[in-house]
Amino acid sequence: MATELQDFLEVIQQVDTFEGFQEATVGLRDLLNITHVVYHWVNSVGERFGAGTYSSDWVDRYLEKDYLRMDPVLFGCFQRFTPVNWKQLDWSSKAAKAFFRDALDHGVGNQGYTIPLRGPNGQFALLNLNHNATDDQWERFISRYERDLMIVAHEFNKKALSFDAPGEVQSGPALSPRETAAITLIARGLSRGQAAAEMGISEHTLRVYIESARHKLGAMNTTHAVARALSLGLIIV
Amino acid sequence: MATELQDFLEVIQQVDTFEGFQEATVGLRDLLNITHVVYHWVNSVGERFGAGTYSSDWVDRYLEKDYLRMDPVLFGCFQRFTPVNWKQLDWSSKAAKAFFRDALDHGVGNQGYTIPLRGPNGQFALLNLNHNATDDQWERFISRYERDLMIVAHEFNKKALSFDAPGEVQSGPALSPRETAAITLIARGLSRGQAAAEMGISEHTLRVYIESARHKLGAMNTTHAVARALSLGLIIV
DNA sequence: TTCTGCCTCGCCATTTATGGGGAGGGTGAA
DNA sequence: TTCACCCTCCCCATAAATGGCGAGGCAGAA
Repeated sequence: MATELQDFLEVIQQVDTFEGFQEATVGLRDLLNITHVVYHWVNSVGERFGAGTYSSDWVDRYLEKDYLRMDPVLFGCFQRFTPVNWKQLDWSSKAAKAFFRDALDHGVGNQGYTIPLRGPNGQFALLNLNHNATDDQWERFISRYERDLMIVAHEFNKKALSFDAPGEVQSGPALSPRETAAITLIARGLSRGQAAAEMGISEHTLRVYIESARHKLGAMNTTHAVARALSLGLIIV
Repeated sequence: MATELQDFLEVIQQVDTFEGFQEATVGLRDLLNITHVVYHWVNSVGERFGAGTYSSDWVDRYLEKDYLRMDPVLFGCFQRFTPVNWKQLDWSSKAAKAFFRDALDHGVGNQGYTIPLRGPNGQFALLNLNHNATDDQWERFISRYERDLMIVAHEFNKKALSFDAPGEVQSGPALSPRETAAITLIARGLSRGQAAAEMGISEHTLRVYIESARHKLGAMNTTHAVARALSLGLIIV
């Protein structure tokens, strides 16, 4: 087991260009001896990237049909933090069933396992494993590899992040304590008047903080500023 | 190594009550033979919980001094997704130095390693390891255990999540596609008019979506709704 | 079938936020 | 010391959001 993990990690360590992700998924697929491996991530700017072994037919169709908006795997993983066996997801809707059938028709295996990963600044990534197998076989596969795959997924994500944000921590524009406090209260739903009262200052002063924070964050309005502050991890609601 | 990991996991598996986290951190500390182990998490409602081996003196002082608002460890981890050696953090500010000195005075070791974990619904957790050691010793400790600790952290978080959200996926109030789209555009800084134009509907219709989403999210105003939707992972900006 | 939820649109009045302008005192860094 | 940044307060006019009223059509679930 430990030996295998080493093999997996070697494949990932070799990724040194953006295109390398593709090769890494192929390498991982061959090592695991399964049908498909796909790594998919959304960076801090909301751009989506994918690298994997799905046929280009399927990728094209996926994009064309805008499956991103209803894929139960994506949707399910967005709501959880634990890896998920596709069988556990909600495939009950008509659209989901049609999607699954369409996927099978394009060479996607009937079993899947996905590890969701989250980072700061809204980074969100998925490592998808896909195979044709019975439920039992797939369960055995998962219980054998789940630990290793967790590590693998993290290493993948580390690589992705190193391309995405070379500085690792760009930390964005720091807000002053009062600005942070003000934005936090606003994010909690208080009106400016309430927030000012809460902070024991005049509403005008509070306004100055919000405006100042807004400018630092490059936001068009207060709501945008709150969204950015949240996404950047500058505040916690 | 594999044996040790089994030991670690056994400690965590035994957690069956809320209070069990405390014992688990003690168990983990003893197995790793270090000074402190602390698990800290913020649940979906923004409540904070901690379990660990820090002295109650230090915990009290930490809360009393409101160190939460400036702790470089917390702040640093909020910005990254990779585990972090405390030495890499920014301790340059006066407040940070004072905090560090205060921590040492309360029995906190000079070296630390923290694994940040994120989940859906704004869940955010930290597994802190702390010890008295030289930089070299600590580096060796980290490189020896980092893989295992990643797994351990995930198992911890899985437990925490099972207490936090017994249903595993409460998924919150689902927004309709149009509501999601509307909230997303608003979160990106568009005004209602702009967002409506973007979606090709009347401003009034867009307002209905926002209002509807606001009610579903239990938010007091649009900004609050955006903050909640973001925290719940219902939208990505 | 009935009912619920979703999508679409309109008007009204009121509250709230925004975008400018100004001012003074504090603290820490160069 | 000077400069920059932070904290605090005020006024004014306009733009925008909110709350509540109404309406119809269309789909899927009970």
